[in-house]
Amino acid sequence: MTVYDELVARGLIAQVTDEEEIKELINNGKATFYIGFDPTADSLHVGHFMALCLMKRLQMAGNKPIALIGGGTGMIGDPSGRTDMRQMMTPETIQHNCDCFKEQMSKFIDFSDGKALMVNNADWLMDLNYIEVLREIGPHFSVNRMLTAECYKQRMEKGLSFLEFNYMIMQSYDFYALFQKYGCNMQFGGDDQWSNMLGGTELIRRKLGKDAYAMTITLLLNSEGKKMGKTQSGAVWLDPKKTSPFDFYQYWRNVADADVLKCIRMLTFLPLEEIDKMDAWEGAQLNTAKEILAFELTKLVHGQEEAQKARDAAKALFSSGNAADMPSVTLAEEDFADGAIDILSLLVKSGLTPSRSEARRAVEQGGVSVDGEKAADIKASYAKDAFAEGMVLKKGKKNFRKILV
RNA sequence: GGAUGGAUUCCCGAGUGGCCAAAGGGGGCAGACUGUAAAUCUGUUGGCGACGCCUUCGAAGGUUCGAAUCCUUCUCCAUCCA
Repeated sequence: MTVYDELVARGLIAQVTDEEEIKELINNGKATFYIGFDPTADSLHVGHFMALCLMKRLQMAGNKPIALIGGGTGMIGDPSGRTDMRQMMTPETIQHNCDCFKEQMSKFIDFSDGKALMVNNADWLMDLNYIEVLREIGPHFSVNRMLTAECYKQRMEKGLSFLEFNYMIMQSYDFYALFQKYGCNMQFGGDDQWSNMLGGTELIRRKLGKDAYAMTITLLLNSEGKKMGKTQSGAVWLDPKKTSPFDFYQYWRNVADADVLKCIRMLTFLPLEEIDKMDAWEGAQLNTAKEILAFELTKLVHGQEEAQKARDAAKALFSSGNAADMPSVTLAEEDFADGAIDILSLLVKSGLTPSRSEARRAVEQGGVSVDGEKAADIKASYAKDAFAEGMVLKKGKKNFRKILV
């Protein structure tokens, strides 16, 4: 099976500019392609992970990836898919984020011996001269055309600043620059990037009279049409310090039935035949598929060992309510008053509830248990030696914390 | 630059002098059911030393016994005209 066919079979491809040409290039390892990453945070998240996987797949097929970090475009902010203005970031923050990205990416992609490149578009964007750009690039963009792009349409209602309007031009310029510098002939990106990417291929055609190609990756949406990898408290990060391997595992363990197979197909490297077999699974059997999904992804991101730990901890927790390896919190001496601590403080200190009021509600509604015993009294208090063995505090069905002294 | 409309709690959105910690919906959290799923039903959803107290309706002042609500100035946003 060719790489291209595999990408199609996994449902990763959303739109392409020229299918035949792209097939020819990537199946034969002739593509030098780039994917851009905007440094909006100090860690990559699940959305980036898809792009990294794609890079890896194509690299294995002999193509050369360029990871472009948007140190320059980050100064502007991509309006695509947003309903409000991005918060402006300081150059220092952007630089810091770029550094973090670099480190994380090198875990996934092989950058040795020039097999892949990492570049920062700040290197060429920051030095651009306004008048020059206007004269060189300006004539090739039609404002009328730009305004019809889907990504701007939505923003026309809420308001779109000139600053953000320029994002497409910057991104197009990136492609143009990479094409000339590194012979980069293809760009990949999220499906929301489609119009920005077309801008690039057109600029190359108009300025240089050459062909370049673009392909978008299907956005990973759940069955409710929302982007996956987002939780109430924010994104699911790849950095273990921001999202622990256990939480990462649990996120995938808990996806909806309707989404499991899609995720396995798109995100894991399991052979397609194996995945096709799972397609027949239904009902409670899907639970096994979720375990596989969670394990495979945790393994890819955090390594075999962490994945096993997360799986064992989850299994133990949900069957016996105790596990050697679960998120834990160590109490300090000053957390105790007269050698004891009350249940509400305990919930707050452990991070299970953000305030005492919420802790109170959780207890009153019967949602809290201590070492498997339901905590019924909001005035309950625990002496220091109760924690000698470590106490298992549980809020709701899925939130566990081991409390140590 | 001019005219008009607007800014309310996590989000949408009611409220136009006391009965307002502020309707309703969404989302979140918890309970029941279950498969660590979905759907459904129930409770809950600013904070705290909790039948009370404190902070919150874009910002700052003012009127009043009392302001999300009235007045003044300011900031931001949208629409139309230039």
